[in-house]
Formats: sequence, structure tokens, C-alpha cells
Amino acid sequence: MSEHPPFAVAVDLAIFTIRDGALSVLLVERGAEPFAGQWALPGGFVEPDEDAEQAAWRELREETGLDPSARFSGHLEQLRTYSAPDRDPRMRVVSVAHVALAPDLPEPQAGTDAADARWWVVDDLLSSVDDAPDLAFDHRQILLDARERVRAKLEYTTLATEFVAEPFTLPELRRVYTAVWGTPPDLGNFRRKVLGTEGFVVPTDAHGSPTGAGGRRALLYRRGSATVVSPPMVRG
Amino acid sequence: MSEHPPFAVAVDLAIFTIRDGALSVLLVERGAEPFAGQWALPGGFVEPDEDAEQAAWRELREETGLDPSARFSGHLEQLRTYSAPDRDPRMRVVSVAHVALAPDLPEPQAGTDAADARWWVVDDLLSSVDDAPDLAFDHRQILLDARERVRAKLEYTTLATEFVAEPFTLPELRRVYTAVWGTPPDLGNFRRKVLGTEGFVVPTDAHGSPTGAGGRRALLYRRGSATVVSPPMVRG
DNA sequence: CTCGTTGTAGTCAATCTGACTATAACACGG
DNA sequence: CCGTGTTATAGTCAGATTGACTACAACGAG
Repeated sequence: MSEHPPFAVAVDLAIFTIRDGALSVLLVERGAEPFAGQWALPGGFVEPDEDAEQAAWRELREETGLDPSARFSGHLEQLRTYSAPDRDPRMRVVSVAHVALAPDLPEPQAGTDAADARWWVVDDLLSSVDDAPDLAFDHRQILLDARERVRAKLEYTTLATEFVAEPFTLPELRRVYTAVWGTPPDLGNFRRKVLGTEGFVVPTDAHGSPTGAGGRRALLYRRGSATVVSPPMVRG
Repeated sequence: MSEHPPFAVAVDLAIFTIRDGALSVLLVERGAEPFAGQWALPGGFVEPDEDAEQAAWRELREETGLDPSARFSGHLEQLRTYSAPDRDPRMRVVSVAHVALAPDLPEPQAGTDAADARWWVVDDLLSSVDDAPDLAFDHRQILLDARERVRAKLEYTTLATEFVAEPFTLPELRRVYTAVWGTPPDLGNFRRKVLGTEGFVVPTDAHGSPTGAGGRRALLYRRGSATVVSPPMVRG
């Protein structure tokens, strides 16, 4: 067995939500070197007494400014670990990246080491349009992988319900798929699939509020206990 | 930003193959503390100038005794990272676990810090039958996750072909599914699915050798360029 | 009350699946 | 060299699922 050189271990988070019909991610503007002034995924170092998942939850609460005692409605899972030797110019840092999903959160608080924090439309960031910034470190790659994970998981799991606050309507849920996939699933077939998958959603007896543009008010649902959709829903 | 406490970063490998019709994994008997004398997944520390994937490839070559220059036919991918604070009694070690698949490899060489190394039938290890050993560290959990990853990936990818040496017959390929899933897919439907998925396998004009029990000789195939199977093949 | 908008329900051909049956090719033992 | 068991390959068929539609119901605004 050879020596074990010292590393720092960090977590980075791709926190997704749907804002104005677009898949959005939370970025922070770095206040300290390296990459000071650049935008990056929120994250931080793992403390001696916690594992990566606990660190990710802690960062999630810190960055979103959520009351630590409040029950977080959403989803957090490990994505993968990034460990290129030169990914951080200071020293050897490996990052355990996570993906989080949440229904629309409040406007974020700038963290202790972040100059600013705001939501960005993911497609703008990844297609590098106009005023979209370059991301610090290897965070562009992490964001690419995270988006692909979310896209794929919408196909074969009920994860989409984590993007909407309960109770929700089916059209709202469909807008999640539209935002994440970039193309809307067929209205009737989407409905048939969701309602036909036992435990995907459970109906309430209440109806939603007016849409603003008029039209019939949709029935409200809550999340069911099912977690997989089989056979999967396929992207157009 | 708080301090960044020092960690060691390791890789652990679940190296799978099919032996005698059973999904098998390579374990090493530890020669050094902690857990000396116990069986564990092969692994080692990440060196200063390599990333986790390179470290995994290096360990794979070392543990399997393969010629480093020989082209490895098989597959290696990151599984997930295990980071519980107490997973290693010596110090803080996070492990980036990987999954590797290969057609039957030669009997393994004991590595530098391993007293012994051999193949184990995965189901025996995980159902804790008779003389199956307890695994060191959190390697039982890693093995569980690794098996589930492989099972799932056989459903929607062409990964099964990484378990057989080229060229191979369809019955051989079916035995892979049988071993991994624990139950054989229907003969005719399996064949229809594999041949109907463009680029899953490409036929040669040669036929396999006698099976030993007589019977018609199957046509030989090679891996195709396809990587996904859609819609997926479902386990019995 | 009427019109545009949105949600809900149903139809139908094309496809895919799961469970079969039938046939072809081969090894081996008389 | 002829049967016979074994294994590979081909085909069938009812039922489920999908994709692309059309028809209808409920609501808000003017």
C-alpha cells in the first residue's frame, strides 16, 4: 500500500427548479479566489463529522436560505464525483456533485463566501447565449451531467412531482416535462400515462385556481407512493 | 469558507464476470490492518497525479494481473462515492466506487497488499450462505449497489455484450442475462429483441463450436455500435 | 350569452409484448 | 449411417401500449 496523499473533499450542488416554464439552476457569484467574480454551483467542503450527503443537505439549506427546521420538500441525490487533478488550482480537491430538485424556492440568499446568488435558465447557460457567464471550475460539465440525469429520470421515475408544490394540477405537471425536455408531451397521452400509472398521483376533490387566461379549472392532485414508471415515458 | 480537513481518497472496484453461469465478483483477502484476513473489494488510494478513473484502471490492471499494454476488453464506470465518517477506522477515507465488467478473466494474482484473491459468486456473498464471508468496510453495501446497477443497465443498454468474448452466440449472450437477473428471458422474445434492436449485435458468417451436449450450432455475432435498448428489456 | 381558452374523455390504426408452437440443424450412440 | 435427443431458429396470435387524433365539457371575459 502506498502513501495516501491528502485531499480536500467538497460537495457541489446543482439545485434545479422550474421558473416561468424554464428549467433553472441556482448559481452563486464567487467572492473569493480562485475564480473570484465568476459564477459557480453552490458548494463547500465536507466537515470531519459528516458524510457527503449531510454536507450537501447543509449547503442546500445555507444557500437557499431555508429554515433549517422547515421540512424541505424536494429531492436530493448524489450525481457523481469529479476528481481531475487540476480541477482546483489551489490544491487537490475532489468534488462529490449532487442534484437537488425543488418547487419554486424563494429568491436565494447570498452565502457567506458568495458575493451574490441568483437563478439562471439552464439552457441559456449551456448554449452560451449572449450574457450567459462561463462557469467556474468544471461546473459546466457538472451542470451538463446533472441536466442529463434529470432528463433521464423524468422518463422512468415519478421525480417530476418533486418540481411542483402540493397540491398540483396535471397541466402544471406537464409543464415540468415541457421545461425539462424542451418539448411538450402529447396532452392526452401524458394524462393517460400519469393516471394509468398506479400511485403516480392521487386525486383530491378540489380544483385549481383560474389560469389567468381563462379556461376550465383543472383537478388537483398529490404525489402518490409510486417511484418508477414502467414502461418509461419517452421524450418526443 | 471553513477549513478543509484532510481526507484520503480511494477507489474500490466491483469487478464482475460470468463464471459457470453465475455472476461473480473478484475479492481480495486483506493482508494488512484494518480488517486483515477479511475479504474486500480490490482498491487503493488515488495518486496525486491521477483522477479517480485512472486510479480505477490502474487497480483493475494490477488486481487482474493483466498486461498493462494489452487492450482490456470490458467496461469500467463510476458507481458512486461512499463517505461515511467512520467507514475506515484508521482515518477519514472517502471511496469512489467503480463497476467493471469483463468476459472471463484469468485467475487473479494476489496484489501487493493482498494475501489472496479469488472469484466469488455474488448471490452467495449477498445472501450470506454457508461459508460466504462478511466483507470488510462498507463493501457489502457497495456490492449491493453495484449489482443493482448492472442489473438495471442490462435492461436499457447493450452492456451485456461486455460480459462475453467476441465473437459470441446469442445463447451465450442470453446466459449473461440469466446469470445477472437470476431468471432466463424467454428464448424467442429475447432473440427478437436483440436482433430487432439495430446495432446491438452484428452477425458473422461463422458458427460456434459444439455445446458439449449436442445440438445445433449457433451463429456467431460481434458487438454492434448501439449502446441503448429502447424500449428496455424487462426482467421476468 | 357567446366566444376563446383550457381541461377531460374517447377513438383507432400501428406497434410491441408475452406466451406459445413448429421446424431446422447438429452430435452422438448404437 | 440412421434414429433420437438436444439446441438453435422461425413463426403465430391475442392482448397491451403507443402516437396521433377528434369530440366534448367547463370556465372567464367582454
